[in-house]
Amino acid sequence: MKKKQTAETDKKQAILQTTLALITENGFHNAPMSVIAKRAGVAAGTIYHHFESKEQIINALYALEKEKMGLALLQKAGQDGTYKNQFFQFWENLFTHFVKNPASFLFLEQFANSPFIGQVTREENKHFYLPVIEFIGLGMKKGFLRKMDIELAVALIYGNVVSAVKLHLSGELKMNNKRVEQAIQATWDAVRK
Amino acid sequence: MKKKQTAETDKKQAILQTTLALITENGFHNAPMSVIAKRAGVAAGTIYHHFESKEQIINALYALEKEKMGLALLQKAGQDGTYKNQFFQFWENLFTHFVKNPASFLFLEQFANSPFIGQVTREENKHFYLPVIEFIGLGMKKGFLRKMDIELAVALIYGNVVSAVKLHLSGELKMNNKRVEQAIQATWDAVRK
Amino acid sequence: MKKKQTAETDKKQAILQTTLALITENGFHNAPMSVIAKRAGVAAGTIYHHFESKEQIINALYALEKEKMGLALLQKAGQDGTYKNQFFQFWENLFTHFVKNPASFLFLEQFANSPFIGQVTREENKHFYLPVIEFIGLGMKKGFLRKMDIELAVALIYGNVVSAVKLHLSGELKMNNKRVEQAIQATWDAVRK
Amino acid sequence: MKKKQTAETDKKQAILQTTLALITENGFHNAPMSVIAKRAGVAAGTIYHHFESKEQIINALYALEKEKMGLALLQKAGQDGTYKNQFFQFWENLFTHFVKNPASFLFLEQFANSPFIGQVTREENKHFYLPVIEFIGLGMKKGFLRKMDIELAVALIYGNVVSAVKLHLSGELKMNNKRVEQAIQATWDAVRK
DNA sequence: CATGAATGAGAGTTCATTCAT
DNA sequence: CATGAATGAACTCTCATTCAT
Repeated sequence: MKKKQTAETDKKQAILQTTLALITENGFHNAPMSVIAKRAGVAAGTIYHHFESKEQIINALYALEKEKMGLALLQKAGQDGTYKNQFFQFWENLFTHFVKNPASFLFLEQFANSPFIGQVTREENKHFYLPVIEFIGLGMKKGFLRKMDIELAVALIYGNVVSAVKLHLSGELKMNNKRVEQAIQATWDAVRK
Repeated sequence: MKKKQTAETDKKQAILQTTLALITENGFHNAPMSVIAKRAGVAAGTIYHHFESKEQIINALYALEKEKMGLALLQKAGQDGTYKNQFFQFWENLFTHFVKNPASFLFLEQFANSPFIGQVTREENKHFYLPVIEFIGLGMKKGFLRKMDIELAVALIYGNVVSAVKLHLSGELKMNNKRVEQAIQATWDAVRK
Repeated sequence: MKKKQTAETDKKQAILQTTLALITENGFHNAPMSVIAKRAGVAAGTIYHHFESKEQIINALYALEKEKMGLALLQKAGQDGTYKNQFFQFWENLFTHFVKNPASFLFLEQFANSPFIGQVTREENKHFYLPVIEFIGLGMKKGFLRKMDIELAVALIYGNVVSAVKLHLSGELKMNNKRVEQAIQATWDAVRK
Repeated sequence: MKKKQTAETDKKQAILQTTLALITENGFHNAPMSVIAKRAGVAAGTIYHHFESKEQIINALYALEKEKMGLALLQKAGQDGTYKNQFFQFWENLFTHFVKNPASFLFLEQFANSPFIGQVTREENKHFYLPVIEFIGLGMKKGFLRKMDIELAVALIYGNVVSAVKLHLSGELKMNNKRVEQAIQATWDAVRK
């Protein structure tokens, strides 16, 4: 009973995590179902009990990683602290999450830049962005941030985090505390009043 | 013969541009050689007289588009004008180039985020970044820009351009003159002293 | 227990009828066990408590439908009536049975024309044909029918019924009473003295 | 040039004939592409240069065999000879064609009784039946045949030929000249005035 | 007896690459 | 250099069957 349910969950998770790892290592192609099956420790056919198709695995993975990212982002984000401090906290939350989960980051970037992504997935973006959009909107209303389209502000901020993560993960420039501080400060100066 | 050479160049260009278009439309996969051949108006085997493999086409395409981008970036960048004006000019050059050549932009982003890219291509990056790196370094030495690792500054600036282009091309937020101005100003405030 | 046995019979019947329906709709392929199970309202494994294999289901179905056909054929076939009238009655019995049970007809035709059928099933044919063969043999002996090999006579007669049913079920020519009458008469004229 | 064209035709023909043989031997399933390729002496991929899909091979085969059948049927069918003689000739033409080409016969029967066949293929039937329909219609107008729907007459006649061929090919009753004569006579009596 | 998740061989199809012309 | 038919390994996905529960 319990065991069975756990086993089922385990296999589904194994398939998802194996797919994530393979795509991160080799790209969307070079992640054939046969290899996913082998590395996940299941038979090829078993995958199709949990997912309808390869595309569905990838979409499920996208939703999962987006959710994880959303949760990580909002950590330690109580009402306490100044607006600026909260801004710094959010930035660092996201950065830390990606640095600690490089596969997740690389997958999301690959997905975002592939012509897979359509209107459908954009909706999920909206769902995730909601608290952030609110936070940015609030900052503008209260006069902490300069007035511009929220989409633009979000894109610039998120883009800076992404840039910093890429720099770090690619090995081009390891982001120590000082550099992270500089990057956050730069982002803040870019949008603050 | 001049004619023959031109024909050869034409075919090579046709193959490259067709590949660019197909990858942009359908992603790295769904750009099979057979379709490239058909759309480029050449036989399948002919491609292999001009390129050793499919990977080589993509690499050649990457070099080509990086070069075009470099040339566009440095346009109208004489010594005249203040440092800030030149900064603004560079930013806009890059933005305009990408908006006018969306296929080029989408290809470069896809390429950059695929695990294809290795050490080899990083070298070419350096070659392209050289004038920019000099310009940024100069800004720091002269006190226009705050001191930080040049790689970080470049990543933040380039990242902002990319964010703005994506916003525009995806249709999420069309970048009119005012918004472009806001974006450049934000980037400038992020790195200026 | 009576109840249990009924339940068992129900499941067996459900499996058989579902298989019949699926094969008729989609052909021998596109009638996968998983779909049979789902539509019959049983688990995949349950089927294997009632049948050894998929082939066995089909063979059981063949025997079942042949039996039903045999029973329908001999209806209202008392000794009363002239030989010719009985002949007409048999023809119409068969025709009506097939028109009322199109799935049965289509299945039998598909089965008969597939290389599945071997010597084994031919034996069952003999068992079913027996009363008919007797009737035809009697007709020849009594001088109602012309002398020819009984197998040939049976084949021609049965073939005519099949032709009429196909015409009707395919929609090419709906068989009203007049047309049925013409078809029977034609068959009769083909074999009568 | 000539050689190339011949080779192309040869491969296409080899694929068609191998498919015909395999389907006849094993049924529509159990004729996998891999086996077709092997037995036809070509690579798996080569098949797809000549046909878009497996279904297309089967459709092409159907059209081909229908055409052959049509040609065989009309042989030796000059205006000379009485109507009855021509009728006998046509019957025998068809019978002989099928007996000499059992694979063709078995394939056509399998195809006709599979749910593959749709409206599309019915059109081709019409195209083939045209001369026959004319001939039957003429016989009715001239008073040689009894009046009934032409579709019915054609179905009964064709059905009788099919019955005789099946009897012969299945081994149930080898059709010698005498039996063929009896079968034709029976068909004639079924529809003649 | 019933279940249904798991199996894995094999299905149809694709595609980068080759080579005789 | 150009051609495009041919290749065959590799791909995604299916399905009859099994077995632990």
